[in-house]
Amino acid sequence: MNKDSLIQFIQKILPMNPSRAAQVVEKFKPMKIEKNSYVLKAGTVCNESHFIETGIIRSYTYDLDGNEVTTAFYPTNTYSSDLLSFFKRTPAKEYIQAITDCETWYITYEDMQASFHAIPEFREFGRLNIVNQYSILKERMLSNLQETAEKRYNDLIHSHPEILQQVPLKYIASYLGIADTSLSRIRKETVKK
Amino acid sequence: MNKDSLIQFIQKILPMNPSRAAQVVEKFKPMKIEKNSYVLKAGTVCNESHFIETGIIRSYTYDLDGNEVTTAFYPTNTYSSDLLSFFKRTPAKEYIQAITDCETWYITYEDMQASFHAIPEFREFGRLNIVNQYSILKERMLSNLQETAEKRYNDLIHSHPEILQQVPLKYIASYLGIADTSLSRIRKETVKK
DNA sequence: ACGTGCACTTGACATAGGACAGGAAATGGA
DNA sequence: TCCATTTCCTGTCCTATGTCAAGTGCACGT
Repeated sequence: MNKDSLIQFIQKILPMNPSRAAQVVEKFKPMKIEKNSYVLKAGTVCNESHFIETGIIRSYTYDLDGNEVTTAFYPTNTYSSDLLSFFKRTPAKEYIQAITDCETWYITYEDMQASFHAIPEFREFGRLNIVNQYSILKERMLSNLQETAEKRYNDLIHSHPEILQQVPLKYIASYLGIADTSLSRIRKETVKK
Repeated sequence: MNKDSLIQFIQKILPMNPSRAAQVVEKFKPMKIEKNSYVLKAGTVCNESHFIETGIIRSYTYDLDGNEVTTAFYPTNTYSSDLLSFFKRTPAKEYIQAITDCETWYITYEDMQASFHAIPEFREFGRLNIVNQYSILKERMLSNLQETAEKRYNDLIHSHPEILQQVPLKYIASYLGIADTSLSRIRKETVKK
């Protein structure tokens, strides 16, 4: 396991010369995470930020009635952490859990701050990365308003077919904001068409 | 009208020495915005980022059924723009509209990029500002899941009483994700208590 | 290969919340 | 000042979704 895909991910967000990139990824360390185990638990402060080399991770929390609600999926080659808790140093309100066995590259808050300080390119990467995360969140908020659950389901499995393969439908349903029975009915309708 | 409150806002997010702060705010220009007029219309690219000196601004879009949905309120002393459109240079999906007469300090995308390049402190301010915006969005998403409309209504008017004074209830209702008739019923219940 | 437990589907039923419409009160323009 | 418009409240009705429960099929461990 080497850092190539992490370097590619960073280069895609902010192109830089290879030696700089090597410097940026220097503090990232490998981690193996077993299926169903936790990267972060609600109530604790998120202290690591993970780039997912293989596997799928999700974050979830509980709604008013105590139902589990999946707030995000993090497939392979994405960046996963509770940014709110990580940067604000406040207790997380979400759980982050591996859906499959995962391998990640992670960096601690302290190392990230040090690297922010030492490497201007890392700072700029950090800024662009947050803009991206903000965009994803905002797009999701808007699509929740502006698209039907059916369209959002189709968009999701189109853009990330691996999620459909590896994630229980109940997680997908709660991510879409509907009951698993409703998703079941949507799938039934979709097959008809 | 001087830039004191803008400088205070910036100093609060990232303290810096006064001459630096002066440099940071240099490119901000004043604008007066009439009640009900638009700062940004959906379909166009957001090219200005506003700090609100006086007045209240809101952003809104339309849901599936064509209903107006208020996506955010920007009271006095906050920072308002469609960050998604502004940074990604994509057409906005939202309208940004003055609820009252407003005075703002704004900076264009080009000037901001130039200042990002020239002033390291501005870059860092930009990064912290996005973290804040991300946090606000995420907190809002979570409170939509985890709190009743009644609690969210009370939280809103507690933290920003001026909104209740100056904003039509129907905007507040759509911001809370409920019909204006439902908000009316909530208010009725609240009075009883 | 047997049993236990998930994952998923489906039907019957209940209900929270929205749509709609009517009316009172407040606001604003001429 | 008066009329038009908008805001807000409230009653009735209705429907989209969720809840619950039952049943099938599959995967996994022993």
